[in-house]
Amino acid sequence: MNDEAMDLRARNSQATREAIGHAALRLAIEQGPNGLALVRVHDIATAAGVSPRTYNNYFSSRAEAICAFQADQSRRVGQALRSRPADEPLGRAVVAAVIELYTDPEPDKAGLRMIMSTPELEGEALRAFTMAEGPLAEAIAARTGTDPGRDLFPAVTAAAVAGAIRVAGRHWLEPGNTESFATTLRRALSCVLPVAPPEGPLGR
Amino acid sequence: MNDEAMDLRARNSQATREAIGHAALRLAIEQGPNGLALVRVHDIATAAGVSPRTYNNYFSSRAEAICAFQADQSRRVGQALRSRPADEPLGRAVVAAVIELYTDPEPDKAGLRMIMSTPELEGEALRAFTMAEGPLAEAIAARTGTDPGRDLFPAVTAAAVAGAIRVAGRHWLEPGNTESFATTLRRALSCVLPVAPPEGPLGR
DNA sequence: CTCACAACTTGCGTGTCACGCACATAGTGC
DNA sequence: GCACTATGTGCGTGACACGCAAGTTGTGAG
Repeated sequence: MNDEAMDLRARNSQATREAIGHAALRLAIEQGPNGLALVRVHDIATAAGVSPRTYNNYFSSRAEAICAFQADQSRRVGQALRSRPADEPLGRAVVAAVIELYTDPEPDKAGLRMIMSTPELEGEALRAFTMAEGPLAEAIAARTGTDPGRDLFPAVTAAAVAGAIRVAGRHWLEPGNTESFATTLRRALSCVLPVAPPEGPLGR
Repeated sequence: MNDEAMDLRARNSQATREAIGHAALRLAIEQGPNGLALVRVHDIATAAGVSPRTYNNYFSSRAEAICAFQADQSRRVGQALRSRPADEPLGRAVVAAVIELYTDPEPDKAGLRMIMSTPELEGEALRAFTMAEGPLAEAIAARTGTDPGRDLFPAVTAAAVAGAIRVAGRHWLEPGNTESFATTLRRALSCVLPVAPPEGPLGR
């Protein structure tokens, strides 16, 4: 998982992937939600220091490149939950994992706003957030000892959590909102998780 | 809302829109999830009896056309909830509304499978399901008397419900599953809603 | 009933894009 | 050091989204 754990090839791949994604997002932000069509593939590739053809080896659409950071973030959610102590109640563990993952650095507001308020990016942004569901569901199933093939609880809960994160992001971006993202996230998650306030051993 | 309530123009528009969407979905199903690239715009337009340029006036991508039926379905969810008796508890009302809307005719398995198991359609399919959230959130807010601007509950619950519907669909499509969609839906929704079982005034 | 206006459809032209293919280059393991 | 494989790149090919400017059809006022 660490950069050190991969060979040179993998690290180079990862680096160019991130370079392209970063360049794509930066250019998109520069043009704003309405000028997305002006962000040409050629520009992204040039800004990332690769050929347009190479850009296309990593991403098959601009939207995918621009939303790559969010997708990567989502992929880490399962891992974050697994790293919580096993005796922690599910609700508490999920909240803690999500908060930690999504507020380690406070998210980049411009980037989030870009991918969440640009119609042409909506589908890809949803994909990015939804990528959290699979790993999350597995982690929840592992923690609760349920069979994901029969019981819908893990998958539904994962979807609900992903949805809550999304709603929290949207709300946090609204103008005139001064809350920290952590607070918004907590409020949103408390709507779908049987989580007790700080005190109380409420399992499930 | 009824066909009769619109003038000729609107009804023609609606008709061609549905014709294009229907043709797109049908052709996509014929080619299967792996042959989506073989479904050309020209074919869709021809099958729907319009020019390729007209197809493009209604939809700006094949994915959008193929998923149109699901998007239309999602737009009705808010209305379905509003038509439930006002004294019904929220959970019961949502479940009843969703069940009624999504099982009036049992959904077309081939269509659902197409849009839910084709990677290139994933983003658009998510968009289609997510379209339920806005109206649903408003209807929930109206029913619970909460202010959607401050309270996250309506939006989060709407997202959770939409997610549950999606998960239910995925599970229902799994091979070897003989459950009715209504049953699967009920099971999924019960994971995110404080709803009593179908029979008996049994709390939780 | 007629006529002017608005909405819709259509053909054409343009710029962009995704991707297959073939070749050059760099990393890897024996 | 040497094959071998993965990756970067240039080029060519279809396909597509969309602007524009007719042509066509529905709508409402006089």
